Amino acid sequence: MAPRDSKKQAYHWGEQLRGDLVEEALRQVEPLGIAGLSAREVARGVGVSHAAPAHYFPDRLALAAAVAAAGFEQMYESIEAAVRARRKHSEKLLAACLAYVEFALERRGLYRTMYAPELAERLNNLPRSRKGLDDFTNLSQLKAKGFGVFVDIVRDGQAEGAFRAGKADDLARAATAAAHGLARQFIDEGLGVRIDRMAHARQVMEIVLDGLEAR
Amino acid sequence: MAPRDSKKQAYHWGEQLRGDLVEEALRQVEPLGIAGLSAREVARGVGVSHAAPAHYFPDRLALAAAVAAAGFEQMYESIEAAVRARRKHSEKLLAACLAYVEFALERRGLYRTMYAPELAERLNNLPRSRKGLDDFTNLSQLKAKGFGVFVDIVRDGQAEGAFRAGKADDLARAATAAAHGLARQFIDEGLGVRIDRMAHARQVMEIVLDGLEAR
DNA sequence: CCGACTATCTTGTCATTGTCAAGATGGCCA
DNA sequence: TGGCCATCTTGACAATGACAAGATAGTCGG
Repeated sequence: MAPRDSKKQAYHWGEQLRGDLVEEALRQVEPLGIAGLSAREVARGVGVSHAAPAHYFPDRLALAAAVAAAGFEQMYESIEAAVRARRKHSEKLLAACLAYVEFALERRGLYRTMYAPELAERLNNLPRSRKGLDDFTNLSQLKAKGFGVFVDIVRDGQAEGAFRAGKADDLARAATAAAHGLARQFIDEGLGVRIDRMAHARQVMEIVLDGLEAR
Repeated sequence: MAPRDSKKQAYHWGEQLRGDLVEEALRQVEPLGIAGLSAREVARGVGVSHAAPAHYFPDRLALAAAVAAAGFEQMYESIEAAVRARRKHSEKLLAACLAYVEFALERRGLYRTMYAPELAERLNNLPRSRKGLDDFTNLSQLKAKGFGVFVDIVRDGQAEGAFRAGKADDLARAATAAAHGLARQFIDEGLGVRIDRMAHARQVMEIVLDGLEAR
């Protein structure tokens, strides 16, 4: 890859290296996800020594967590943008779900990293106050924030009678579960390589969201 | 682990080793999935040399594929049993989805292996007629067979007016996508570690399946 | 009954990786 | 000016997947 800077200053770039590492890692997770991520390879891509990443990420998993966090932010923005473009509540919800699926399709490696089992298992079993823990807690917050978008749409819609009664969390969960499952079936099973996947996603999501409508 | 046999015969067990390797691998994939699977460790667990698995599985991925296939068979049987225990079509579908989720919760490592990105990527890019390819084609068939259960329920239900009109594939896809997504949210995000997850799953799935009912 | 063949498993090796420990470098502050 | 320290490098180690070559035992043809 391109050397880090034309001036070839070897080190002492400060915190910028951290960002560069994440940026390079964002490339390497495509398409396989965390399994395709090698700390050494990332270092090589950025042009630093193999142990340089250790200063910012105690673990390979910590680097993956930072990548995942960046992914959640990007996905969040995509969804937010899609939602803002609609007026009716049901359309907002559908748009959010489809944006979710579309993101997964376009960046399946990143998407896989965001939901990597390794990260989940570590989150369940966090070492107390180990350095670099921020990346993981950050991750949890971003996930919650993302789900919050769906809950808000549902709550607003319920207030105006657009959606059926019931705990907003459950309705939102139904929507995100379907979107998540659909996305994963697309990318983790060969589902629909031939057909237009987004069209298929729309049909299926409409069926699911039908169950959320008021009647 | 327990030595392979009390007689300690070192090798020449024939095809039985293959089964033993898969059996041992089924243990090792818990809880992490394919990432926790080491061919060498499996060989060690069975009591053979580190290169012995190579005779049955050209790849580490081929071993994982065999594990995944075994997983799909187990899950298929769980679902089938749950479906047989119900009479109404809508109850059959709900039971199938819940059995799906429950399987994922109880064997999350195996479940993760079944849908591992590495397997998906290889399936998309199969080397032509390489030895050990059977494990992968087998996998595809098992997946299709599993989805077929859902499609059949939907089709039968539609025939008797229990479900709404529409392509049976799409309705079944909506159900499985929700179940799949719910399962993954449970195991890949800390979702619901405290609450009773199966109860939550039932509530959410009822919302989704409501959208499939005839009205 | 003997010798060769073959499937089956073993031993040895190599490149790669994650992680740790120790050393070098250059800016910053007393 | 001189020392301190964050930052990066070099070096090392164990583990892994993959490959090559060798050993072992059952079998089969003569």
